[in-house]
Amino acid sequence: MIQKPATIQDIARVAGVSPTTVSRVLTNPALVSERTRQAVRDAIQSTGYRVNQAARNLRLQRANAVLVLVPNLGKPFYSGILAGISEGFADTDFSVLITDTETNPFQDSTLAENFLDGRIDGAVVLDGRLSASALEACTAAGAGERIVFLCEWITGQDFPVITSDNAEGARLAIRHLHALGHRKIAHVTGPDGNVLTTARREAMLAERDRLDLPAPSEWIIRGDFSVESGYAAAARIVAMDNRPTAVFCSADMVAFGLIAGLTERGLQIPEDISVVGFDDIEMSGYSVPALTTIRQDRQRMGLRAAKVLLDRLGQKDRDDAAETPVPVELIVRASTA
Amino acid sequence: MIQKPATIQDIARVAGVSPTTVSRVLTNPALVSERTRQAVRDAIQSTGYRVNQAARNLRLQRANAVLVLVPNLGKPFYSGILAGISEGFADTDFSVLITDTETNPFQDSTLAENFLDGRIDGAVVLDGRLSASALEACTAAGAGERIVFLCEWITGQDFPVITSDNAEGARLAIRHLHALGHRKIAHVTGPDGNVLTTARREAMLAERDRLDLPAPSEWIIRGDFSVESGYAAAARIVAMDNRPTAVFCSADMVAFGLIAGLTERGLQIPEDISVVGFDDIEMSGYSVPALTTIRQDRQRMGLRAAKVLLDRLGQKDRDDAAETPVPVELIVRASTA
DNA sequence: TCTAATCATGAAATCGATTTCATAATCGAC
DNA sequence: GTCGATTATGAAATCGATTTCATGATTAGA
Repeated sequence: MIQKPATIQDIARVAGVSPTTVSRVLTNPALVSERTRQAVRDAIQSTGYRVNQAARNLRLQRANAVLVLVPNLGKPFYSGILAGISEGFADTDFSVLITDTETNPFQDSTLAENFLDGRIDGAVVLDGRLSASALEACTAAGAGERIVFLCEWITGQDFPVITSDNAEGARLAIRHLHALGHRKIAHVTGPDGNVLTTARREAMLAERDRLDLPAPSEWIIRGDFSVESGYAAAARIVAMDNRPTAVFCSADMVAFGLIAGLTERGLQIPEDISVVGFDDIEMSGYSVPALTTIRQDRQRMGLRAAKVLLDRLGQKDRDDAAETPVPVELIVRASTA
Repeated sequence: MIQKPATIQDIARVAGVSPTTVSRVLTNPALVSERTRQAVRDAIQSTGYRVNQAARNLRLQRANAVLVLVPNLGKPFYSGILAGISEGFADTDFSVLITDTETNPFQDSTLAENFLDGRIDGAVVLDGRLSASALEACTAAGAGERIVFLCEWITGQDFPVITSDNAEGARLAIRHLHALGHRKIAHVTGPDGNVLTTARREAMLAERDRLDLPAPSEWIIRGDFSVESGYAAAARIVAMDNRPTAVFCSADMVAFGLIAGLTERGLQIPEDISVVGFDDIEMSGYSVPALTTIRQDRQRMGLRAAKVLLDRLGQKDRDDAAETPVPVELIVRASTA
């Protein structure tokens, strides 16, 4: 037989005090005398009492939950980030909700509605495609201060952003290839309009210029961070008259696709073409050949986003490091020579 | 200036009815006359009213949320599953919480506590390592009916389980290799004690026996579903006097590690050794060589788990297909010959 | 010893929805 | 035209916690 869980009134009765006092023991023990405090604690122990979150949340006018908006949960890139975010919220009593923004019923208004419904207190947004009006709706709902962006962001908005040093990553990649003797360097970009695409592409172009390297426009191949787009890029590259000797990819998945495509067409990596990725996902050390790439510390980024949001929610001390980009690192493996 | 969100009382006032009536329009419109219903709806429209979830949950004694317990969010294998689960809950008003069971503060008691705290109404468990006592605690909390297992399960417990046809997958792999002419087939297992490890290993052994193939014990190599364990297995295999000509891996990640290790040691895949994986994660079509593997329909499994749980939570009609294993499929690519 | 400040506690209001119970109005049947 | 059934609605209780305000008990200070 399942009995109803104990309430604060039950504890009060057992301990011989008022519900008020029990509540105080729970939230501000200093207000209660040593003796009663112990009596209440004993009662809680013996009944296995646990505070009802819905009741507390109603009274406190909060949700005790945060939402993470992920563009595509299916991408391995995000798993480390989610792990970091989870870790960041692990020792708070916040629940972490995760939603895929590509999933069918995700509307533009979903985020604001979650705030309005009192389902969430804050949000970590990993999707830079969120519309301005969706964000405005959040601000109107009084949630403007409780949103942080992670990885991607939206230009022109000043929400806190936790992101890697994308430009530096691109520069590291180009410099590495240059140091290996490469002069003909191509780039497979991310999707059009994406802020990461822009950051990486522009830094790559600037660095290539700085080194006085050739820059035919066909060497900038449009991709979309997917393995398929890398595979497609391989066909384009093989067909070029003036073929690059190295390719910097905007994501590891792109690099894998590219390598698969080039290999299928009889090219050797790195003998014929060197390939550099971006992200350093778990797989990258074990592809064939192992992938040279720019490591993003995804766990750390997730963790930091969590901290910044907690800070905004009034749970932590100000973390002023928020706006500094997270350093990236060049990982040299076998796909470049 | 941010104004307080409208409450049901506000709507009542605007529409000139009682809060009772407003509530009825929200939850059981048939009880209200056409005229008042419209008046209330207008009032809701004009104020932008949204029901406060905490209040509703408190009154209804539920949480409107489910928890997904993932062994390791960092593994790409899980992302498709999570996407499926999300999709399954997308058109309900349940929130989906996701927790990594490997994250530090995840205690054995966490699941039961979440039920007890009224944070969740149900759970999808992807981790077969959950202790019996943890599960007992859930049953004691009256939550026994609201837990479903996905992918992994716990032998001896009779919670609903959504899982692939692991045994069939193993048989398909062995038969495929046999049909290609292989007679010396090795296996890299999952972690000891894992139900999937057992299911796949036993079916593999049985099928190999059935085909009268040799079965030296060193051809069963202990792994743990990780890319590292596949890499380590490569060293063992290369060192064998009686080397197998084909390896069936318990997971794609293992296969990637194995291929990387074998390739590094100068072996050609599939010329020298054929490799079959298990899972068919996104990457598998684009590895070098592209991986022959057993596809698990991960999205579908997640979706089905969601449906079964919703059913148990009284939201859907009984889904009797629950207990049938989800079919698997052999995907032949370039890593076998 | 008396007053003022401090401490410990409880009664009752509150958060915002749902639901039970009661009542008034309308309908249908004979 | 009357009576029971049905329909439409509202007052008030309820879910379980927190908090304000008030009160009695101590303690400290003069």
